[in-house]
Amino acid sequence: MKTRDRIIEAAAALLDSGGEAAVTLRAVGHACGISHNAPYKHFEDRSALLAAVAIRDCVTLSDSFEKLGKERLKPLAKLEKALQVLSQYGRDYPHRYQLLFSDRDIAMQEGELQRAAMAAFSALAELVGECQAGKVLPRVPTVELAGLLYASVHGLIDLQASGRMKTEKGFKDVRHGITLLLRVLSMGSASTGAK
Amino acid sequence: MKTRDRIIEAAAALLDSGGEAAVTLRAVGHACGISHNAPYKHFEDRSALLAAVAIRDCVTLSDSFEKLGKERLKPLAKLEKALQVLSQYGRDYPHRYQLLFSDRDIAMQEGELQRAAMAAFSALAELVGECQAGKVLPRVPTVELAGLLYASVHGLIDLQASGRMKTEKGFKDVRHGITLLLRVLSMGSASTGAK
DNA sequence: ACCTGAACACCGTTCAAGT
DNA sequence: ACCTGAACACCGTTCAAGT
Repeated sequence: MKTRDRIIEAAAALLDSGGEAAVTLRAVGHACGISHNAPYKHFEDRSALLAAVAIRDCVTLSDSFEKLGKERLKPLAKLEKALQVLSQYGRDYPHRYQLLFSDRDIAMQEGELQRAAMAAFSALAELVGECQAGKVLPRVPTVELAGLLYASVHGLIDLQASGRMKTEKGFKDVRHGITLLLRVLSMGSASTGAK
Repeated sequence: MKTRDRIIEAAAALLDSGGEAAVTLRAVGHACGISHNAPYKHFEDRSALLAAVAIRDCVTLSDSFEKLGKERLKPLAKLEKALQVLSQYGRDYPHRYQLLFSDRDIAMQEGELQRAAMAAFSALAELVGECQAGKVLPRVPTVELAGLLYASVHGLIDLQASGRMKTEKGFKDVRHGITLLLRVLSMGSASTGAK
C-alpha cells in the first residue's frame, strides 16, 4: 500500500477514535512509522489531509447510491435504503460524518470533493424522481424535494452524531425518524399512505 | 459589567469573526485587558467558556420561543415564525449556531445547558401541538412530529451554516426550505394544503 | 477573591540537509 | 522523489507569587 494511502487511513482511524483534535500530524506520522513532517510531502497541510479523508468517504457513499439505483426494487424502497446507508455511516463514524457533512473548512474545498458531493446528491435526486413518477411522493419540483429530504435526513443524522438525539425530544433513532419522515411526506401525494 | 460577562462576550465575538479556532484564551484575555490565564478564575477551562457562550444563546432563543407562544396569531404562523427566528440566528451567527447545535463536546455538558435546550424544545413542541389541534399538521404523536420538524429545520440551517447550501442541490435559502417543509407536511393533514 | 509571569508539554509549519 | 531533525511561533494549562 502506498504511503499516501496509509497516511489517509491512519488519519481516519485517529479521527474515529478521538475526534478531529486527535488527528495530529505527529500521531499520524507515528502510526505510519514516519516522521511527523513526512506527510507534508503528500499533502499541502493538515487541512488537505482531512479533506482527503472526506473525499475518500464521499466517493464510497456516491458509489453505493449509484449501485442502489440499479437494483430491482420499488422506488420508495430504493430511496429508503439509500437513506439508511447514509444514516448507518453516520452511526458508525460520527466524526467522519461531521467532517464530511458539517465541517465549514471542508466545504470550502474546491474540485474533487465538490464533484464527489454533487455526484452523490444527483444519485439521490434520481431516486426521488422515480418516487414522484410512481406517485409515492408529492409533485413538487424534484431537486427542491430532494434537497429538502436530504436536509431533513442530514438533520437527523447530525443530531445523533453530535450526541443530541434524546428520547425526551421525540427521537428513538435515525431509522425511525426517516421512516416517519417518508410516511408523513407520502401522505401528501396519493392514497399510498396510512399506518 | 462583570469580568465574567466581558469574557463571554469577547469569546462570542472571536467565535463570530474567526471560528472556534480563533477563540484562544490569549486572544480573549487580550480583548478584555487581562492576562491570558485570568479566565481560569471564572471558568474551569476553555471548553467551559465555550459552553457558557452556548448557554447564553440557548437561553435567549428559549425566551424568544416562549414569548412567541403568547402572541395572538394562527398556530401555523406562530410555528413558522419560531422556526424563522432559529434560522435567522443560524444565518447571523453560523459559528455560534454550530457550537450550540452541532458540537459534540458541548452536547456532553450536563446541567444548565441541558435544561435550557429542553426548555427551548418544549416551547417548540407546544406550538406543534397547537397546529395539530387546528388540523394543519398531521395527527402523529406530537413529540415525534416536533422532533422530526426540529431535525429537518436543523438540517437546513446546518447545511447553510456549514457552507453547503448550493442552488444545484435544490436550495434557495433556509426560509424557502422551511416554507416548503411546512407545506408538504400540511398536505398530509387536511384540506388546508394546495399551492 | 482576583490577577500576573514564568514555565511545561504539545501543536502546525518551515527549512536545511540527507538518501 | 521521499524522508529526517532541529527550530519557530503558537497553544492550553499549571503554579507560585502578588494585591
